Amino acid sequence: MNISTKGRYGLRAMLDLASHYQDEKPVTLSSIAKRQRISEGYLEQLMMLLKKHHLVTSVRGAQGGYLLSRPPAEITAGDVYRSLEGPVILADCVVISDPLYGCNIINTCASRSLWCRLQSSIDEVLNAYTLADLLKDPKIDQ
Amino acid sequence: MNISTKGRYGLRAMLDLASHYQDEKPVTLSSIAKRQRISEGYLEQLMMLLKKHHLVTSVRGAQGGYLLSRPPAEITAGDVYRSLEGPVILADCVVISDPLYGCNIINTCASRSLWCRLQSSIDEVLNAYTLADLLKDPKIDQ
DNA sequence: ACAATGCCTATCAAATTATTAGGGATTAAT
DNA sequence: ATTAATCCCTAATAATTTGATAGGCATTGT
Repeated sequence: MNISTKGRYGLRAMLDLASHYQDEKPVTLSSIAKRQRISEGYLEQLMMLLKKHHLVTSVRGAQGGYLLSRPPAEITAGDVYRSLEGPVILADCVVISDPLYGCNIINTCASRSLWCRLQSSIDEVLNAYTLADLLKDPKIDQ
Repeated sequence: MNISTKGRYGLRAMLDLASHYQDEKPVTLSSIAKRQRISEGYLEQLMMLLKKHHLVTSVRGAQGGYLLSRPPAEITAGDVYRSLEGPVILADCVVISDPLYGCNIINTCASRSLWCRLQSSIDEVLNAYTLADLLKDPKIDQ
């Protein structure tokens, strides 16, 4: 279980945008990529996803770039995560309601209940923090 | 973020063993694989890992098989998970204490604090449930 | 006009995950 | 003692996912 670079890079990019939010000027892909040390081409694909999910807007042409589509306090880590990595699904059986799948296997339901609880807990944390929260959070060690 | 088959199959196998715990007879790999519909060869590798981490013991030779090494109430989902998938590490920067890594990148610390919190929350849930808990848990829908 | 930008798709490379294969070693039952 | 059932171990391979690169198009401020 780990967060792939999509989610990690994406959150960093969004925090970068959030930290420029008061400028009200578009931030270029290349400047984000440079600051965050992320491959520009790859980041571009992530930005497209974020745009598709209406978390950022873009301005084309010279002097263009990206902007958060809402204030940092109105975008949660969960919004970002799910835009890039899709919904948190720890095991297929959690979302497939057909009881013939999984639950007819002895004991599978017992594991399923764990994955369900874990999934809820993860969603709770992801939804609890906004970009604004994270930027002003006291940094924590370890 | 998803649980790979190692963790999922492994937990099922452990719950299978837990449900035979009172028999006090070794349970064969092939019977677990059959009940849980898991490739026998693959499950074997998982059992080796579980054994290495002292969650199961094995009896070789005919009539042999596997047994939980402790009562189901003394083995947590986290024990099983970590034996198979290693520690939960959502992002390298969470465990690398060198502040030159990651935190010198603007905003990275802000994301790090999220991954830290999320990781703690996951560990808490995984450590909160024992095999016995899961077996007697009321099944939950969706 | 042109340079700076975002938009989009396809492809490739690398890493990880899942599976299969095959030969050993041990032991209960006969 | 032989045999069948079982765990032990390693290597090889297949499949999938992830990360990155490439290249051309569209838009727009200067």
